[in-house]
Amino acid sequence: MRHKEGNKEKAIIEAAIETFAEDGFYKSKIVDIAEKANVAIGSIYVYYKNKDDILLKIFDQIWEPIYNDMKRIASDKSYTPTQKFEFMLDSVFDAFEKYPEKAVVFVNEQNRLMKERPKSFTNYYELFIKEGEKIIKSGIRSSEFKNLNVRIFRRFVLGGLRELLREWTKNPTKRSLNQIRDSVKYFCKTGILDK
Amino acid sequence: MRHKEGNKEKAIIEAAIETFAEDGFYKSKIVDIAEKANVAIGSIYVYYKNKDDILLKIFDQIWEPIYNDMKRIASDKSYTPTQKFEFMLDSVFDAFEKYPEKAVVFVNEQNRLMKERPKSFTNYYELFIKEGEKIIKSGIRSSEFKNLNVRIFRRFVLGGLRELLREWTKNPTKRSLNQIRDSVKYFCKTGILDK
DNA sequence: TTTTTTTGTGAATTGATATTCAAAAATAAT
DNA sequence: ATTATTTTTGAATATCAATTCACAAAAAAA
Repeated sequence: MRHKEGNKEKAIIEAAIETFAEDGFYKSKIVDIAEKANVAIGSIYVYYKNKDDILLKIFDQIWEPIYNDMKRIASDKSYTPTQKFEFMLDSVFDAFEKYPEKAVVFVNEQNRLMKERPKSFTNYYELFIKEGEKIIKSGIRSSEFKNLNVRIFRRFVLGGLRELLREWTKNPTKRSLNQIRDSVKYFCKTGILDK
Repeated sequence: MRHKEGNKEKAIIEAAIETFAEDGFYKSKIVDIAEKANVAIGSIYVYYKNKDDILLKIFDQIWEPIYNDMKRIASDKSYTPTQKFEFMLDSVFDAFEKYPEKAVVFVNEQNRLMKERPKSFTNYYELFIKEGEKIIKSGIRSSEFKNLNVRIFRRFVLGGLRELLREWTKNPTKRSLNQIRDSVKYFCKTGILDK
């Protein structure tokens, strides 16, 4: 039986991440992805059903590790809800810091894709959200947090995060991301009013 | 000289708002917009340069009235910074409450468009942002607000707002929007911690 | 070595849809 | 009524790019 020469599957998805980040999904051409990955156009269709399928696999790659982090954090009894909340933010920031192109794809493509293909979109994202909400609820139960509307709060925070990541990807340095991270934590915890 | 029969220009942009909201910009077909507006395909190209041009004009329509509101609010000396901040949020919420399809176009298309066509994107948005930042800065100067990073704060808040509007557009009732509005104001002012 | 199976290729096909433009229709001017 | 001007039309054109597939090359099996 013939062995695969090199790892074309990986080369393709990495080329796709770069290309989607650069040009956006709709303007990205399969030809360009093939060139960047050093494979023939046809090879792409050996490893992926179609262009959409590549994007869906990218989102699996984005959210699976973050969800795994979350599970670990959420189940650790030695953390307070506030600490868990901060670690949750850290796990998102850390993931995107390592691979800014994934952050670009996330901020630009996730919403459209979730709307267009709700069935096929990665489950790991939904699971991540669930764990996040659990953390907030436990903080409310223990009176560490205010009794705010959890769904509204988590959407607001994730939306804000996404927007900041979007800005960050234009100049993705470690320093600027840390500044964003600290500001978000501080603001979420204490709000805007000075008292 | 022949007079225009009816207002095709307006019919076209309104049909386009509906269509873009429903299908997203890339999947929207000029043919469908023409049908919805009850005009021939060719007429669209009489009033607009191309498909992109329609979208750009929609964003003018979205941000001009909001910016005008903002100017009025920002220059009114009888409001405190906190009041101005709340009125600023109200002006965004009110605008989209009146025309939810515009909210859909805003949440789905603005970022991509600003990235792809930064030169042609409506100036009113940038002006709106500037007025908003001025309000925050004046609150910091008067020690009513904490000394937070203004750019990070305004991105976070606008990102959060957009995400909540996105959710709201799935079921755009007055009641649910008011709930979001109150939650956002409360959260922005005082944060998550219960003390 | 020969055969079989798996993997890789890219020119050709297919489908889609934005845009054009020559002609027609509607109105105004003479 | 005739001509001139403006507005409208939609079939035809042009462009673009995703996907296919018949074939080739490489490796494994016989």
